[in-house]
Amino acid sequence: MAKEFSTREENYSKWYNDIVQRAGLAESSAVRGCMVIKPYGYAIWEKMQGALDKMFKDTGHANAYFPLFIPKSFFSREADHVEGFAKECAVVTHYRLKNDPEGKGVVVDGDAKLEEELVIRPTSETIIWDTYRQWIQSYRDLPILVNQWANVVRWEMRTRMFLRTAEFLWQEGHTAHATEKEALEETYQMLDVYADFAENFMAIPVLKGVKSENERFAGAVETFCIEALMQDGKALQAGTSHFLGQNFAKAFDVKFASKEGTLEHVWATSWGVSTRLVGALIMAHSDDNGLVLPPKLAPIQSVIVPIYKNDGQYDTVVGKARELYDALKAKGILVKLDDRDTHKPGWKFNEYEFKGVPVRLAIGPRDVEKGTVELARRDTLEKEVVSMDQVVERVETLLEDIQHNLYNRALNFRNENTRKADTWEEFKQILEEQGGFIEAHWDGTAETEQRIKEETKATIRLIPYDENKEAGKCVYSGEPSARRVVFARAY
RNA sequence: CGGGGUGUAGCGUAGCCCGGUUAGCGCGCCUGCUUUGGGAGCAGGAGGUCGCAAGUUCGAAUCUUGCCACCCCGACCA
Repeated sequence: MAKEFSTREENYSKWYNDIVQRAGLAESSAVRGCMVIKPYGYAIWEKMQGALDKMFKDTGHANAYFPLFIPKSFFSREADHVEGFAKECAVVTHYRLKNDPEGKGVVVDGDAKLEEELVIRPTSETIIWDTYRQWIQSYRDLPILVNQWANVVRWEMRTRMFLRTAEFLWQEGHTAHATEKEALEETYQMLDVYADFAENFMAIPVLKGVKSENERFAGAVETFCIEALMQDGKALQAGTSHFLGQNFAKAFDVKFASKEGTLEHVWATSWGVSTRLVGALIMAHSDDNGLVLPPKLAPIQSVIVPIYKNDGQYDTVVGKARELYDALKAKGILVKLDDRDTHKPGWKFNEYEFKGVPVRLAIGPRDVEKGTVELARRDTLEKEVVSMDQVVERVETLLEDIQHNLYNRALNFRNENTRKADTWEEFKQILEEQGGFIEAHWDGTAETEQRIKEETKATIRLIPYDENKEAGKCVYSGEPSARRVVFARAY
């Protein structure tokens, strides 16, 4: 029936939107540029939060919460920071409404104008560093390793579900250190945490590296990132970790007395990932039958669909299904038993396929008779019949298989779509015909990067820092280059 | 903010050029019966300020003007 959703081939962005809608992840809201994250989509985010939060705690961080509102003046403290965010800030100017004298609902009360306007945080560096000034006097107060889970607002011109919305949910870590070395180590460590999360939970291979100056976070000395490749050949920045140097400490006058008795500015980092990761998850693994979720992030890892013809069969089949449900649940597997009589089995099969549930178990009268269950895996759509006493074990290994298979599939895809370009013609041809990551030499200048961007829409995604250097000539200017960098068109 | 496009039931749409019965259809929804191993069938039923406002007209979904919203393409971005 109503099966008209797009394929990736036909219309990639429509396919993406269809999945977001049909899988019940999110929908657009009454507010321009903002989305409603629906329960199933939010459940995925909660799974992400759970895994990341544990990783943060395991590396010594603690959660805290800072205000949504930031005094406007804070933004002008750090010059690059203002410049980076000024164009996309929402500003609160009044604090009261009143009845419209002309009787047309409510209006802003002009008498209730704020003395100092408040910016709704696009990120929290400024308010946090204003606070850290109070917290830090001595080297004994360091390091401060704090994370916050929060919403932020960036007034974007064009928005896309999960990938770019005016308001989004994220996590921002803000740390303060006594030495440059320690701050740098923190920056690297958190990038590793993100890469680990992307690969082992999201099943998405990522490249790690440094951003070019153009792409650097406003106010950072150096921005590190992980980049993933989506199925349409476009890159997506999946996480960033910034080495802030002493920029914010200087802007907010945060100094500490060192062991040696000198007064020094504090070294800082910040790092974040957002609900954008949900978008990455969709675009990395899903297929033309709908969403495909890696088992470790699936809100429902397995679903049991009973099949029956009449009330008598319902009782036996669902009875068996309940036993199965209990057995799976006892093993810690997130299982759902869909015993609704309002939908037919075939309908449910399609529904859970569309929602990306990794493993489906179907049990009918024939199975009860023979002591079997039919298993179907979402990643390959393969089916198998397993005897009842082996089901739980089989589901466990299937979930692991699927997790690995998705990662390997994504890794193969990335390998097949990472190419070297040594001439400008080659570079443009790869972009036009194939997309993907392009490793090419770059002369290191912002001008060349800008020109390449203008001519091809491709940007430098990152400068790999763990790659063996290989000298060559810039693909655009022909000037000498010390190493290849990674280009791509990006989200 | 520039260029292009679209607004008709919960969703998708026909009708608009050329104004004239009760605004039609598919999906979904409700009721009943038959069904149930890959999106069931039949019968009956509910659901509409035709984006908003003003104008032209005996008469506007249809023509005119203004506004709003959304989508696509550009500049910006996690």
